[in-house]
Amino acid sequence: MKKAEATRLTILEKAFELIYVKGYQTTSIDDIIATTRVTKGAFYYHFKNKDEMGLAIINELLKPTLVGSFIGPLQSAADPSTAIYELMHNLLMENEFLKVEYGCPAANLTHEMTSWNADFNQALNELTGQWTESMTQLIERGKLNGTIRKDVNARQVVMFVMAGYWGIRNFGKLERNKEAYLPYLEELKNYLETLR
Amino acid sequence: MKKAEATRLTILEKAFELIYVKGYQTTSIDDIIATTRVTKGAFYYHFKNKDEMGLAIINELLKPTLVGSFIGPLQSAADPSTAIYELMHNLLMENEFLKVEYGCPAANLTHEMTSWNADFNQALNELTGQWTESMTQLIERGKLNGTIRKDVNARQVVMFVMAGYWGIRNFGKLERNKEAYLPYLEELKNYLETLR
DNA sequence: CCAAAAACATACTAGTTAGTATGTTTTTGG
DNA sequence: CCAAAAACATACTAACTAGTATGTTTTTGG
Repeated sequence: MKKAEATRLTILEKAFELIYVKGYQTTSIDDIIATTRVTKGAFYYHFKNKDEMGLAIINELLKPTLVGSFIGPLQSAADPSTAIYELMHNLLMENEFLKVEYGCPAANLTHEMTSWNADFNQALNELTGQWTESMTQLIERGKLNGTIRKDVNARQVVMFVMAGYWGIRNFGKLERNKEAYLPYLEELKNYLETLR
Repeated sequence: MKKAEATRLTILEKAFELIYVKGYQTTSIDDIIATTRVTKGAFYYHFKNKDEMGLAIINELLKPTLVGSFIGPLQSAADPSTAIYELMHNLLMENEFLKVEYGCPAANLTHEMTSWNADFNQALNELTGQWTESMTQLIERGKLNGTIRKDVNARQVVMFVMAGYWGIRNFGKLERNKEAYLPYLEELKNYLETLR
């Protein structure tokens, strides 16, 4: 049972790439089997239907990536202002997996799927919930170790910062150029400094 | 040539509602003619194809709304911190046209259309460009009248604020509840106060 | 090694899509 | 009032969609 797992993974990875670029609805099963060179029989052997594959992409590809790239860098950090800025800088400017013209995969799926597919909504909510959680804990730690003011409301800050991240991805899509990220990052730095 | 214009406008308005709720790609021409009770012949008399209709929605419906609801409140304002907060509060909490579960129409279209349709991209870019412009001017005025610090970078602030607005709409979609907006708005207020 | 299960392959279907061809009705200007 | 243009109506098409029916091949455990 090794080759079969590889086939399944190929489908998930290639389908994810297509969906990241084209969107979920406009990526057809025929698109997926054409680029994976896996037949329709194989596809439907591994997935009951398209939505089950979509959920598998979120749970099996996006979640681990989220933990690695979005949450990991926050867990060991002691200085929240610096850690959050550097995380955002890395995600926006350096991460070679996330392309400016295609935005943030989780945000794309949220925009497209939410409000008509409850399962996707829940899976995506868990995704952002984990990120929120880890960033909130970081700020609370900062309040304890003196790097963040005691009167700062962690939940507010996290919502504010995460909203900014998702929104600036939208600008990147529009302008198709990472330059759009720079003024945002500069002001994010200014804002984060006010929390000290 | 009065009735014909009414037909055209009906198509645009009903199509916009459908697209706002369901998305552009998943709103079919057949959906549109069914809800408008306009026949396909009439539809294609008024619009060369679906994309031409989509662009007409942006240019003839979204742009005027943008000027009225997003730009108007900024033009007469003297105190940028207050004006921007109140604009956002109004857009998020009070505007009865924008529904929390469906997000921001312009952001939705940006997410969906950009990166595969250059015409939509340009139209949407113009839309956000106008908003950016008016908010930048407001901040510059604030720097002159003493309500904003001289060392504030207007462009940075505008990108930061607008990114936040678009991003928090995403949270609203996920949680389907305006409560998600409240911590964001509180922190926005805090942030805007630091610009004084 | 060999049967049974797992994994994959091919050909199809029924429904939906944007768009067109070809009409008929309604409006308008002289 | 009446022809011509504008506005609309109906019936169709070709391409695409997710999904299925029915196979064949490959792998695996005893």
